[in-house]
Amino acid sequence: MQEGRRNQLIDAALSLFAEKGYENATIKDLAEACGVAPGLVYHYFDSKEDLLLAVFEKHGFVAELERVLLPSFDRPASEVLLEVVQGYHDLLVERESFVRMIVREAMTNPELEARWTAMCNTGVQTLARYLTARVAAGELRPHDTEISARMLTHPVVVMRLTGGSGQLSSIVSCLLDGITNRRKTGKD
Amino acid sequence: MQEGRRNQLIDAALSLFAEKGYENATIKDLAEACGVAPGLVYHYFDSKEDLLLAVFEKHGFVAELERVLLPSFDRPASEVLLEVVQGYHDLLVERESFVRMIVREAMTNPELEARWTAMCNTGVQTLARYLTARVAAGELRPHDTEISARMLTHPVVVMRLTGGSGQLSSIVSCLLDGITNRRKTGKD
Amino acid sequence: MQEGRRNQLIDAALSLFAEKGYENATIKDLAEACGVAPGLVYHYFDSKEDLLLAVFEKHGFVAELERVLLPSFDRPASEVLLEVVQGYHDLLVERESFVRMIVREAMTNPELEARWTAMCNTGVQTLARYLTARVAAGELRPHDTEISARMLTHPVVVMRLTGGSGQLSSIVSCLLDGITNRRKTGKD
Amino acid sequence: MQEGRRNQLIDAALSLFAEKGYENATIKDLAEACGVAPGLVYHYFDSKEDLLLAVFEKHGFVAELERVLLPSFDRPASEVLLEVVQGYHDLLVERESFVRMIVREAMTNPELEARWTAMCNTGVQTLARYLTARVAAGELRPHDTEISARMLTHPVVVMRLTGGSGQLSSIVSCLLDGITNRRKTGKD
DNA sequence: GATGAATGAGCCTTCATTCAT
DNA sequence: AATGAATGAAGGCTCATTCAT
Repeated sequence: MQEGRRNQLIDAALSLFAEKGYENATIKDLAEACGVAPGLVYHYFDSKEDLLLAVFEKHGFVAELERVLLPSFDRPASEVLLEVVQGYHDLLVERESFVRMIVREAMTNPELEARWTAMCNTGVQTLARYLTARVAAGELRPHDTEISARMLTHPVVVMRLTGGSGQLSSIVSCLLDGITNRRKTGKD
Repeated sequence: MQEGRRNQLIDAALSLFAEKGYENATIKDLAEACGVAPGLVYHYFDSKEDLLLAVFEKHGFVAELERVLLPSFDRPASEVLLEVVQGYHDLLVERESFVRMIVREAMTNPELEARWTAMCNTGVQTLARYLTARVAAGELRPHDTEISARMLTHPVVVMRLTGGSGQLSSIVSCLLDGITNRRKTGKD
Repeated sequence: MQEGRRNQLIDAALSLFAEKGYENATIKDLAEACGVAPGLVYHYFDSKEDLLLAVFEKHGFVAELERVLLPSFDRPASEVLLEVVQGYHDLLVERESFVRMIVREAMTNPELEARWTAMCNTGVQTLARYLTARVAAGELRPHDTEISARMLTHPVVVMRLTGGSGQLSSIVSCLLDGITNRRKTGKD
Repeated sequence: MQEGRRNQLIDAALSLFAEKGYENATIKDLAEACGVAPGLVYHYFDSKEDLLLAVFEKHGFVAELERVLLPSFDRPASEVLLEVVQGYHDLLVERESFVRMIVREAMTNPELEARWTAMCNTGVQTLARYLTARVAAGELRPHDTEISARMLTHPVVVMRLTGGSGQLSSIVSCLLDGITNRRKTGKD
């Protein structure tokens, strides 16, 4: 089994699946993209579905996600959160094909739905753990840290997926400081 | 043209598309679900793609979205935001099939991607307009209101789509008050 | 469901399967033989295997076999056996395609093997029952009637299948009278 | 050219062909069964069909058949026929795989049909020659000896192939003595 | 001798779509 | 409006075969 060829097929498959969707991408497409005969694909994978799973094996990034979302507990949120959100954002950009693919296929493929759900929740809980540590440290007030983790990360994904734009630093400052006006004004 | 039959087909199509995905749902599936012959579908729609568009025509909910996300400008955010988030959440629940379908198909169908992007951004901007009004009213501090609108809405969608759970009220309170601890503690 | 078209497909399938063997006969072959598009076959049958079963449903001939092999018990074997063997022979000729097909496929398809085994044994036992009656009637001597039934029928099948030739009447007379020389000769 | 490897391939091919049928057995199956790479098969055989022929070359048993079916002319049939039938039966049991394979493939492969026809007829004629000798010797009455040869052998094959059972000795006694009742009874 | 990656034709099957009734 | 037989273009997959190593 030549790993090189196998990897080439997996990577090309990811591109195709992300671009056209799993069922619209044909084995022939894939073969052409790799400059090989269609039959060869079945030398490396049992089936198209098996290939899809192989794509996940190779391009899944739960580990990276956890690394990015888990700063050391003793660094202050005010300093670290922007790094985290930025890192999360960069990871999504780097893995955009994969993300678009999994978001799509998870909607109808139960196995993939489970994976993508797990990935999302793992990310949230990892970050929440850090935030909880900062609550304990007295930097942050006691609150639902899973929710604040979601408020930091979910807007980033949706923005990537819908072409929306916004400053990541604003996310952090809104969350840290809130949006309520605490200064006295003449109006109210 | 029997409107009833047409509507029946569209609704059944939505269910099917949401459950199995557009490509995996067949015209025969649809016909069976409606108890009619496959050929009949083509009396009401030019093609399968045309049917997909008809589903959007009937089940798109930009209007509802705007209604839910636009409270009257003179009501305070502290009072209104939970209603808004809850209303948004309920709308997503009610339209879950549609949402799952569009999220999926938008990943690969440019026309649908445009619609879903527009829908998301419309929602965000609608809510942002209200928030901006509250900044002007002095209730909220000056900030990037589009971002805060995203922080209110995006976590809700992602939670629905990934089976995550969390209190909606926590979203509102985190955003309004921030998560920074402002009380003096022994530690800091 | 147009029975006519269905029957046409089944009959053509029988010819093809008998001539080329089940796996060498293609759906395209079949469609061409019937002057229709390949896809149409699947309007009438779930799969190629389903079609094979339908061929059995329509062309199996256990009933005819039993009719041919069961004369009335009171007619003497000396009179009736030639009719039986001839009738059996004629039935095989008439159903040659089916027989060749089942003989072939039974070798590897367990379900078909069961059917063909049952068919063969049913035939043997039916004829044996008649012979037993003739033993009881005193016309035939007590003996293993299942074996004599086999000696009457099996040579006929094998001859058909291997292009061998021989007088059917000889089979009957050999069996009835034996081949031992009972006259005195000078030699022995 | 390693004869050992070649023989191993042929024997494994016979098993596979008998079990699954020629078309359903793949070269890969064969290679796996022998623990070698698929390509190696083509060092020993030009093609799959060539391999099939090689199986015949090695496993055909016309010689054995003739040996079994040709007793010395001066031994009496009454003594020898049971040996012959039993020997024929044992040969079929020993070569069951081959028999099942050839029966199957002969139905559709003209070349194999010729071989199997020839084999059957050779057997019949060999035995018939002996029987004719016994007629000349006065032990047996003049009759169609080819038919009696068939009546001795064909039931045995069919029984093997259809899971039927019966005493071989009954075959011999039915044929030698006939089944007609020659004793006086009250009835007749 | 031996490997196994690579080929490519062809198979079964699916499915959007058409159309005569 | 409604049917469902019929089409035909792919699509996933298999497999005998080749060939560079």
